[in-house]
Amino acid sequence: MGMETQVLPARLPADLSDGVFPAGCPSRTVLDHITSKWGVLILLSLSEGEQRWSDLRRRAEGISEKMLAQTLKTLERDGLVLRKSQPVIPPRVDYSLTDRGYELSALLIPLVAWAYNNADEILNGER
Amino acid sequence: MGMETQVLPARLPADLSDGVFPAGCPSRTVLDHITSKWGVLILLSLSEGEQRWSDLRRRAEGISEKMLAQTLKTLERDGLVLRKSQPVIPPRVDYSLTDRGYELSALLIPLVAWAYNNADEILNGER
DNA sequence: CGGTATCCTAGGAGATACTG
DNA sequence: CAGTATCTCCTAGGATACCG
Repeated sequence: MGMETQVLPARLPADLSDGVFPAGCPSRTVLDHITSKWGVLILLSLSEGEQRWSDLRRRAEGISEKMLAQTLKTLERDGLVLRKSQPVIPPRVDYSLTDRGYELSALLIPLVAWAYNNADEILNGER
Repeated sequence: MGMETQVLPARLPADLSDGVFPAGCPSRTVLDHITSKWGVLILLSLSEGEQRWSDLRRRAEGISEKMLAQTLKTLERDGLVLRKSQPVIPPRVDYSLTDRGYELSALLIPLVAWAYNNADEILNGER
């Protein structure tokens, strides 16, 4: 895990290839979670390793406490993020990716890298 | 293009690896476009080939006309979708992906496939 | 430090009606 | 067929204050 590369499918699953996917499809919900504005940034940030609340707040620049809490809860419920709380004073809580979270982040990284590399051309209309 | 697979980076660009990315970063805007609820579905649908307005309306089940128009305009402005309008009656307009759009859809497909394959486990909390 | 609770509002998004 | 135009509703999300 880490430096190696991945081989990925270039087509959709067969059952999706005709109608994209239906309105009530559970994958829509999941897709909404993992492509949410802050969800992507949190997952990406955690792909670099375990981090604390305040780390995440700083790294996902611009996020509010409310959105950080909400996003982390959703990702935790989805089994993508692991929360480890230590009963010390001052409190210490560490967040990290689960195995499933790592799997996902590996798919997100190329996407974010692409957005990063193409952002200027896209927004400035360069060819 | 089509059936072959892709090799993708497993890490972020070096300049992103410390702080995710800054609040005003253009890539945030691009990321918002391409990970938008309907944007993903439209790009995915068009990855199957050229389609008309009414095709897209049907395939991205649940989308309103307003959102379809808005999403298509954004994607067109971003140089991801090509709009070909024929001055006939009744009007005929075909939408397709640009090269850049195809590039992007190739990154989106694994993500959507993953969401599809993991949706039930994620939402029902199965291990 | 690591969060809740509360209030508030811009704009995301649906429904309906109309048009070249 | 392929869209606009309006109206309205609603919630994602920011600001602020407070708590164990």
